[in-house]
Amino acid sequence: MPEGHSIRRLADVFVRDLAGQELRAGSPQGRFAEGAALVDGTVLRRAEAHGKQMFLGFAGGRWVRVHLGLYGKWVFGTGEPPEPRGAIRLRLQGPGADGEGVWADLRGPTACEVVTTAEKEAVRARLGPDPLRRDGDGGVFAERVARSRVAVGALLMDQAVVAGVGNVYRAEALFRARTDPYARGVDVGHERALTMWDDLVVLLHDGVRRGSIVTTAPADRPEGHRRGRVRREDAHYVYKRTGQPCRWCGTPVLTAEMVARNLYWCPVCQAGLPEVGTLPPAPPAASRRTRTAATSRLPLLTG
DNA sequence: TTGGGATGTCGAT
DNA sequence: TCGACCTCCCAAT
Repeated sequence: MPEGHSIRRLADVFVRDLAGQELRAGSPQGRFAEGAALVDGTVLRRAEAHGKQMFLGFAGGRWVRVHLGLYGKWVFGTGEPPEPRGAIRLRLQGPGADGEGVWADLRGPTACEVVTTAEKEAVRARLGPDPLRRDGDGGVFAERVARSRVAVGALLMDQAVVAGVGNVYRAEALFRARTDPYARGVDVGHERALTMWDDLVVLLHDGVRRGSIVTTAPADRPEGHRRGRVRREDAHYVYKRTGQPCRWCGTPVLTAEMVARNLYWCPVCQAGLPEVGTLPPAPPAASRRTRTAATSRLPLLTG
């Protein structure tokens, strides 16, 4: 799932397996032939992720900017790369750490282009803070939310407000914050937004670690499935759970379109805004039906 | 086996 | 506002 956590993992793979090597670059499909020629034969210096954008930094000051979009994909391998099958926009090949060869194939991206450092920074300047980056500033996020009359469910999808959040994290972060997706940013306010940011930092880092999005606390998963691998059907509170009972209150989960994407939420648990000050970014880990909002706490994502 | 939807932009109209 | 991207997964047949 290419939300921010996936892109960070991909950048990490490039750093680990291809950085420091002189790479061959080509476009078997042909659509990126000119761009590939610009970096062909140069050393990959770094790989950087900001939100859903990835930048591969080559010697000579050139960057390859890649945005996977909905179904773009990188495939990695060692040894000789296979005969190109289908549309491979970009193929990178290097000697690999042991000289056996390492390769990376890019398919179906929304964006793939060679840019200068200045152009790369211009792209980054248009993005909001990234909860996965050390330079990600939750204050900037909170400021942008608190100044806006747009619905918070739309703001979370706006990459100029927060970079790296997609449709899954949007739905799940709103649920964990017990926040009505239709509440205006100005009504959510700075303090609640900061708490939501802190939860996004936790969720996205957990996503990087796992390689998938899991937002439920173990106590909110069915008995017998609270330890070990998290099943797909237990991973989320509301995302793609239309009509199924809310894990807290049993009310059927609703869906509606917001910013041209399907939004999922519990109309009872997310009926308004949580009290400021007592706000946990998350549901109680257990016995929620007998607890009040003020005594709930951050769910642990382990297990 | 077929078909529709999706984790997301991006550019043309 | 709509199609492109042209992949993957799952449900329906």
